[in-house]
Amino acid sequence: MSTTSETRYQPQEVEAQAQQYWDSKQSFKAVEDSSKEKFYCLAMFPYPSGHLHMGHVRNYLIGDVIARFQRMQGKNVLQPMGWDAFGLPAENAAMQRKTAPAKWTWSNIDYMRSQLKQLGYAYDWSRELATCHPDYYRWEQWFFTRLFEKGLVYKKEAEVNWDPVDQTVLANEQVVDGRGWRSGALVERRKIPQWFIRITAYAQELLDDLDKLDGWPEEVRIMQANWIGRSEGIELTFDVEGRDQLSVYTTRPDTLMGVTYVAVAPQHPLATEAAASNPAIAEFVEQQSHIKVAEADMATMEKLGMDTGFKAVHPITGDTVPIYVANFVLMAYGSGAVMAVPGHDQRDYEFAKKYGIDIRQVVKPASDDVACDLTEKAFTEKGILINSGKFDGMDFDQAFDSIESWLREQGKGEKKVNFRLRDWGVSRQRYWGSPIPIINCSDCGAVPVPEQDLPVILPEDVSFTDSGSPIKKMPEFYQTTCPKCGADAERETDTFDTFMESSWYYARFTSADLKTGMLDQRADYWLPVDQYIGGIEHAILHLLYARFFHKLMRDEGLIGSDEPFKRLLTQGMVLKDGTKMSKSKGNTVEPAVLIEQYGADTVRLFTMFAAPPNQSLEWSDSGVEGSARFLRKLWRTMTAHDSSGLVGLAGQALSAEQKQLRFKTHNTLQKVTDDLGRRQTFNTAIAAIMELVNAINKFQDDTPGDLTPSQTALNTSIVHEALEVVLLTLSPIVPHFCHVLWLHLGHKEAIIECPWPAVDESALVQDEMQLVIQVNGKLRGKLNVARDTDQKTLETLALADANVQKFAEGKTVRKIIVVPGKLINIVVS
RNA sequence: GCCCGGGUGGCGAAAUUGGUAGACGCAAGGGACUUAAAAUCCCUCGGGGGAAACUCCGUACCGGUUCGAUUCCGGUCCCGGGCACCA
Repeated sequence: MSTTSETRYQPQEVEAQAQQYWDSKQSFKAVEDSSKEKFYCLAMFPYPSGHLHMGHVRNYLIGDVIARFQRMQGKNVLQPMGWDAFGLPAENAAMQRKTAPAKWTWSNIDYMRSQLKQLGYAYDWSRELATCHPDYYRWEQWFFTRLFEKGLVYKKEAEVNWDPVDQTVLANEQVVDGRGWRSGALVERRKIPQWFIRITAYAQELLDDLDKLDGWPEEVRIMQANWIGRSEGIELTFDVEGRDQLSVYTTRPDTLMGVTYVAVAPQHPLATEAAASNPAIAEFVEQQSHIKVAEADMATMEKLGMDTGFKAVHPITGDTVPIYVANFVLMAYGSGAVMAVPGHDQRDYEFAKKYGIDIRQVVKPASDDVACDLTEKAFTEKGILINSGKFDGMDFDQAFDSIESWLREQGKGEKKVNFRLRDWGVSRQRYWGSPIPIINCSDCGAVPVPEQDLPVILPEDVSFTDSGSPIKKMPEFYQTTCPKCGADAERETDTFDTFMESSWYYARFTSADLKTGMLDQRADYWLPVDQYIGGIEHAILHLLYARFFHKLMRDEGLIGSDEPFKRLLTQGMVLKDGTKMSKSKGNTVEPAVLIEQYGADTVRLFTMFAAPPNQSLEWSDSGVEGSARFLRKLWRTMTAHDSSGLVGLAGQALSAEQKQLRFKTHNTLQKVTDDLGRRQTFNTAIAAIMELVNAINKFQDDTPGDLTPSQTALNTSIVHEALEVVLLTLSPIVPHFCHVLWLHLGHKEAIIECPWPAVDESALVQDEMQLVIQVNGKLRGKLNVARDTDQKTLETLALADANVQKFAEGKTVRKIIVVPGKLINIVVS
């Protein structure tokens, strides 16, 4: 089949045709097949907030291009989609619109699903899941009860932001400048009992296994390692006159002799006791309770403290030092108390200056050229001990060991590995989440809901107001009996942190229809995910929780692998006019409007072309126009091409121009293969294909009109080869466009079934090469020479260059550096 | 405050392992076609000097290493992400 008549590019028709074909063939349904290499490609599932935004479009495009590329590499590809459907926005929408969170969520899902379908993503929709469905969260509840039995979960008091007017717990996001975002009331920290999962029991493994993740960006691994924050130090005790001992942890025991005070958190028992008898301290502690529960707020506020009047006894000297209550000490971290060494810690230094506390130098620089002036600032580097009695003269390592063994012999301390990582608090005092499957019995305590009683279904027909979770006011929900003793008991009315759902959805996609368990053997066929894609904002929390959950599932015998995500691509934000697209800034772009105007393929092309995937993308309306122009132009070239009477290219004697086009074709193919596979720089792949299209058009424009039929057939065949490479390499990016044009080029088989083309190495052989000539590293000339020219000849030719002689005149040639295939640098002086 | 990124023409970007800075695209200017518009095609396009050949400067800023630095090292400034209850 062939044609010589051009047709106009009509994206709506083209996209309908391609999508109908894929639907009718169920092209993207993934079936486990042990004879094929699998590829599991996953982009972070969306929160169904209402409609897709460009960040979603970009995220899923990156995944789709990778999935389609891997399919062409012969892999058995799974690419699923689902909904991270529990969360705070549904509750806010429920209040604003007076609809139940469930109803709002499900209608958002319906709309967003239709948007995804318009964009032509190659999803296996048969595996779709939504985390708010009982079929999903029942297994999360079941898993939590398994962890309960293993002692990996526990309940303890932890602080939340409390809005005293609305009588609700607020998320950090809902606290603005220390006040509730609706009520405007000053928030209070309040302690309530909450469930925790022991992620700290896996801290070392989570840290160690980062080394295995060589498919992850280095910065994400570094961020996770710093977050886990392993340190080696000493835990030691200070006696307190007439009170319990204080335990503190330090990574700098070498500075122990420089301790001039001890500081405790405002929530520490000693602070509470001091406040009871001292109104000024009571007021200070009260003030500190209005700071929201966020580290950033703690760390940026002014460092304040007060002397409690209690004295701590230095474990070595026996001297007493004051105990301060200080707002920079975190109760949740370690013991809620720290030893302070103003001479060698900058924060302690500033605090000591402010409150007139002694500053004592006990470490001096190891060499004279390091500055150390304690009247200016603390000396925080490691050095040599002074003013430290028998430890004088020791370096850090010697002092660490000597002080550790001294303390250990006295029973006052020992070496300890510490992690910054804290256990994962999973209780939320909210409605729109999975109920925590625990029953509280006055006799038996916390009892997990037995498996046969799961799931604990969240009532969906509720009226939602701003005064807290409706299920906390529904006796029909929380009144029950104890599974152990049968007495009247109450369910937990807290729900899970939504990070719970997003920590294992990737695994559930492999067994999405399973009614009898969380996962089955299909999990080990597909897992781990080969390529995971999502925003860099998830670099720590989501990705760390998912890694942790994977190890928990492994230890439950559900899966065999250690890590969930083999390769990770962190996507940049979509910006317009230099800032993040958002409704409040009014700079959003509606995917639906764009698709209607240009078609999905133009949106796909521009989005992938405008920036590399890990960088932020600046949206540009005229850039979209340019992508549409490229597709129109290419459509014309393709439809004008006559693919009848093609001849084989093997063994043909080709002209220089013909060789050049074949070189460009196969050179482009080689580059695009590398860009899409190894480098994942889709923007440069598209640029290279554009160059090839330009070369094809130029080749055709330059072809003389008076050719013999056999010359014409040869030219047409070379162009045809190039056009096929263009369509095949472009097909993961603009799949509808390529689907229709591929048939137009005379193929019976759909392009979606075609393998990735192979590079013809013989087309890449060139006889000549261009070298750059430099004098002292500056470009002074160029040289066209045969590929096999030897170094001596190259040097001679370079020195003979007129411009080189001009710059070398009156100077001596010191050295000639030849970089094979690249340049010749002549060093003169 | 702490941890992690980023900064290159008018704009989005490219330069893959230290080797030709600005590929590809957008915008702009000039021209062709057209009664006109749209569409399309051709040319120019970092700054200074020069008729041109060519040359000097230029990758946030300051300094260093190197024959050679957008790339490596030290410091500074600005922008972005995260900081455990936004997802």
